[in-house]
Amino acid sequence: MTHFGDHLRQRREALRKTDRRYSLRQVAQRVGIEPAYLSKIERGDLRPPSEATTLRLASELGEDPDVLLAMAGKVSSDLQAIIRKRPKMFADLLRQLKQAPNHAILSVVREVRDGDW
Amino acid sequence: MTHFGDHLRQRREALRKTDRRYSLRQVAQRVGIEPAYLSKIERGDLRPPSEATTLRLASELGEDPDVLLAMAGKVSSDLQAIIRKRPKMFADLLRQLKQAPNHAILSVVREVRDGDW
DNA sequence: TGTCATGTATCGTATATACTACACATCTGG
DNA sequence: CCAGATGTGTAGTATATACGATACATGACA
Repeated sequence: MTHFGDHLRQRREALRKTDRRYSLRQVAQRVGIEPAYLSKIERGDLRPPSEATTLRLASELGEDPDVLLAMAGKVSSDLQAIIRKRPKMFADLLRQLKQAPNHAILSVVREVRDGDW
Repeated sequence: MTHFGDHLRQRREALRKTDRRYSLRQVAQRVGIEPAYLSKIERGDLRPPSEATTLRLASELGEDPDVLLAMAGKVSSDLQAIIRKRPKMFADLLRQLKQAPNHAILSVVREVRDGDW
């Protein structure tokens, strides 16, 4: 499992090969953090940043927000809000689905999307 | 919507009517926190405690852990871990189910429980 | 070859979280 | 009526979170 920082750096340097605007400094500036801070995060010297900053990084680097948040050890606060509104319901559901294979979950998602409840 | 602290106090005093062991001080002691701390929490003077302490409170007062955590503005860390392992999957699922009525979610839960994937 | 950009090292800070310790007034049961 | 239990006010602390500011060495490129 590649670390959050490693992942960021790999992604950034990949983008950089075709676009010089993806230097650490320039990315940091667009994201609104200090270059030194981003440097330490990419090298795993500091822990992943806050949810807000992680989301701006995801946007900047074209990554899926939920996936990058997961790599940062977090769960999006809007997902948490959904769970908190019906805790028993969603706690049961998630624990049921914990072991389920991806295709089973996907079929549930589709079923719900198309379902006429 | 009744506040976390109000809820705790109501629950504790309800139990107390039939069992003198549910004084604030004794509950605090069994839970492993200072009485003054529990007092301020029950009155909403301080924010809800940590996940660990909230879980001990739930156990002590016979409450559902996930529900009490939700009242404390939190989501159980084991649920978060489940989501973090397959972020896209579960993020999609939860956002799909956000608006779904309870009975629809319940049927999904049952379906998964009985399902032969 | 000098200048500008790059990544990084060092140091420091503001804010939030999650409590403890102690003292005190009130109340209650025997 | 009084000793012990009860709830609470005040003050303080330890730790984590989430960064900023500055300076510096290296490297590219014009």
